[in-house]
Parts: sequence; C-alpha cells; structure tokens
Amino acid sequence: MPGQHVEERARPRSVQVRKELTHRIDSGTFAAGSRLPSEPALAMELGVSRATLREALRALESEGLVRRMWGAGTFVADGRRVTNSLDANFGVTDAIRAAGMVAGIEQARHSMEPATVSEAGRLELQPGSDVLVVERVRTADGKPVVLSRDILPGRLIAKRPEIADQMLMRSIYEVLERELGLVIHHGVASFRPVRADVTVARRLGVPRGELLLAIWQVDYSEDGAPVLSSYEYHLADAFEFTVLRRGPGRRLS
Amino acid sequence: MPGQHVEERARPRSVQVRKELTHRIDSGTFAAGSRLPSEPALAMELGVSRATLREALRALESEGLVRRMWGAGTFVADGRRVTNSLDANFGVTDAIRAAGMVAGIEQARHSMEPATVSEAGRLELQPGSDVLVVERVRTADGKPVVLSRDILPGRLIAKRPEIADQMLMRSIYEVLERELGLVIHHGVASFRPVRADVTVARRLGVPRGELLLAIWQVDYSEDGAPVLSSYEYHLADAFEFTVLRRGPGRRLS
DNA sequence: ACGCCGTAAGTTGTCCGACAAGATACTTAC
DNA sequence: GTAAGTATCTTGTCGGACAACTTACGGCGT
Repeated sequence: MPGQHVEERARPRSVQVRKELTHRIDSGTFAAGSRLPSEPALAMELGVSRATLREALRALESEGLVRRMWGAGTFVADGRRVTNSLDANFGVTDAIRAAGMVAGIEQARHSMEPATVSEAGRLELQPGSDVLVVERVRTADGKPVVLSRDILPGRLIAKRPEIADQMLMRSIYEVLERELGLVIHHGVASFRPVRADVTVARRLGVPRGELLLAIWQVDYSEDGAPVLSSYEYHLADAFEFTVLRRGPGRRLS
Repeated sequence: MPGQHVEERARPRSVQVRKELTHRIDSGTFAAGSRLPSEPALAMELGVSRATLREALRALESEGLVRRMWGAGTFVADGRRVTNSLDANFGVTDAIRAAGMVAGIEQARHSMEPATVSEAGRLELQPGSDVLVVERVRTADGKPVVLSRDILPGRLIAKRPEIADQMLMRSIYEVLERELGLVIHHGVASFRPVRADVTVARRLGVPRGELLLAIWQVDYSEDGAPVLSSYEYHLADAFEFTVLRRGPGRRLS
C-alpha cells in the first residue's frame, strides 16, 4: 500500500510546542543564557499541559538548545551555536548555504541501473534491482566544491519518472519530501580523507592528488527503511565541518 | 568555592531508568528490532511512574536507541549500531577501543605555558594565563595512529600538580572525572583533511605529506564553562569516523 | 555593623488516575 | 474467500498533587 500521500497529518502536540519554542529561541524572543518562564507558566501560555511541555523541553535539551537545572529553572543554552554542523545540516545544499554561499548544480545526470551487491546491501534491496543513480557537481558561488553520487531504490519513482529530472536541479531531500512525502528521519555518515583520482579530479576541475574529504552515508525514513545512499567528495578547503559531541553520558563498557 | 567533591549525589530517577534500559538493550535482554513492554507494564516492573519512564524513553529516542510509534509500541532500534561514532565516543581512547584495538600512549610530555591569544579565546581565559599542555602519541595495537595536543586551564590543577602526570598515561577525560569530579557535558569538534608536515610526520613515524585527518575541539563542563581544548592528527587509514545525523527536524532558515 | 544560618518561596522531578488518538488483530457480514 | 467493522492494545495528552532541590531573603548571634 504505497498510497499515503501528503495529508497534513496531525503531529503530536509536543512537536508543535517544540517547534514554537525553537522559533522563539532562534528569533531571540528567548535570549541566549536567559531563564525561560517556569513550566506551569509556559504550559499555560502555550495552551498545553505541563507533561506535554516537558516532553518538548526534553527534546530541546537533548538538542543542546536548553539546559534544565533541578530547582533552579530552565535556561537557554549560551550562544555558541554551531553553524555548519555535520549532524544538524542535512545535505550539501544546506551546508553551502550555511556557509553563506550560493549553492548551484552542474554536470547533473541520472540513470537507472541494476544495483551492485554492496549498494543493494546498503539499501536492503535484491542485488540487481533497479536503482536510480544521480550524479551532480555542486558549486558554491559558482565554483565546484563537491562531487556527489546519490543512489535510491528505483521503485520509489517507478510511477513518477519525471521526479528524477527534478533531482538534477534541486536538493534530493527537498524533492523526496515535497513530491513523495518522504521525510528523512536520520542518517549515518562516515568520512575519511582521500586524494582525488583522475576521474574525480577532472569533474571537480582540480589537480590529481588534491586533498578531498570523502563522505558516504545512508539515510533512513521514519519507519527505519533505507531510502538514500550517497557518496560525496568534498574539496578540503571548501568548508569546515563541525560535530556537536554529546556526553559522555552513556559510557560503553 | 571549588569544594564540591564527588559525593554520590542522588541522580534523578529517570536517569537511573535510562541507564537500566540502555544496559538491557546493550546486553541483548531487549533484542534489536523487538518491541518493548508497554509503558504501563515497564513502569510497574521498574518501579517508577509512567511519566518518569516516558522521560527516560524520550531520552533514549533522541539517542536513536529506540523508536516510538503512536499506537503501536516502542521498538528497539534496528541493530546497525554505530560503532566508532564521532558524536558518541569521546576521546581517542574510546575510539581505539571501539575499533577493537588496544589503546596505548607514547612520547607523552606535559608543560605549563602561557596561553596564546587564540587558545585563551577558546578557553575564555586572559591571554598569557598559565595553561597545561599535554602532548601524546596514541597507539592502536602498538602502532602510532594519533598525535594529540591537549590544552586546559592551569588553575584546574593548580592545587594538585601531580594530576598532570596521570594525564600522561590515561585518558584525560577519565582523570578529569575521577580526580577532579569534572564531567564533560558536550564538545564541539571540527575536522578537515591535511597533509603531514615534517614535525607531525616524524612523531607519527610516517612519510611527510601523508594523509591525515585533523580534528580540533573544545569541551565544556555541565555549567557551560570551557574545560579542554585539543588538537588531534589522525592517520587517515587508522580508523573510520561515523556521525549519526538527526533530522532534518528543525530546518535553519 | 558584619557574618552565619535557618527559613520561605519558587522551580523542576515524580507520582497517580483518567481519557483521547492511533494501530493492530480479530470477528463478523457479505 | 474477501472485506469491512469492531475490540483491544498502545502511545499521547491532560489535570492535580506532593517531594526534592535551588535560591534568596530575613533573623540571629557575635
């Protein structure tokens, strides 16, 4: 049953509250470092119960936006917001825009191919199943900075092949969400430094052996199904990645 | 008032519950992909109210350990646990151990120096203040893999200079927590690929120009004060870093 | 007048009981 | 046999209440 179109489903109210509070913090209504109204007061103002508000606050705390102190109050985390954070910004487009540059796409092309064994494994498909492969060179202020190769199950666009064309010009995440109602819930990214080989160097217009950061990643939908497998080659000097490390709350063995 | 020794303060019960559930998941009592007992049942078994249990579950959900589905139940996240995750494992020691290798330390030395302007800025100190600098070469199964340079405010160990020696042999996070009661709450790490210069290459025993991953990071204590600034040079082939990317829940502008 | 300590107010943590909303599995009607 | 409807289970939300903790104020002794 692949129906399930975008139907403006009612989200849990705590999610609404979380968004509202995030907006107030981002907009400065709740200044950095300041204390939030007490839970009973905030709950009444937002028109939800204290339990629902606490649900939202717990989420914000785990995101590092607020800090709760027993008996003292809940405080907005001190400024120091990570701008180009690998674990917050999804996709190359967001990363480029977060760096204050204009994101563009060149040399875009897509094709339907049989999945290799490793790709099928990542996407939990039968080897040889059709997968859509989208290759693009991403530009920042017109200069090539990233070569990306995105792979997704062919069945996703089987009924609407024209969607593949849209992926050549826009963020894949954007297309997945707007055209297919597919929201990426989380992804697991790995990276390591590499040198540009002949193929990559030519596409990016840099000398062979240039320093690159290779990132490969699998994104999962809300129900835990793999949706997108991608490979990216970033110019080392293009932008700087940061990661917010939480913990060490849970210590492994 | 720097008293405040380790005094086994009573943690919120939800934290206890969270640890218990984490343990059960890690130990396999709750198998990957399986459904947890219902909230009322689990709450009764653990001897806490449903609200407290939900507080713990919310935390586990944000960590990606469980997935909650409205009306269906709460499920343990599918295996696929990130092993060497940059945003979960803190410190080189944990990273090496997570890769299944034996962590060691060589060429360790420490010194008290006046802080440079940039270092003082990162640690929010007066330029020229004394800082403790710890330089070490970390080994995995006896082979050098990381050159690290850790910088922390000198006042932290002013009254117990012998602590610096302990940092030469053990994880700095471990020493901070056990000897000073200082728990790192979060850190912000940045990284980029670099080539080994002469100095780094000699310390790590690799050719000049070898591929490295440079990671620099500032760690903060629970009250938001910067505690540790560190620089690390990782051999590109030593291990593979992964990051769990959440979202895109809150989209920035 | 100064400093110390106890107390009161405020805030978060936890608890209980109940109902609403969504999902699943079973039953029933065709 | 198939499909729709229903029963039941689960999570989401609500309201009120009390306990634990932090902070700040005021009284007390020196």
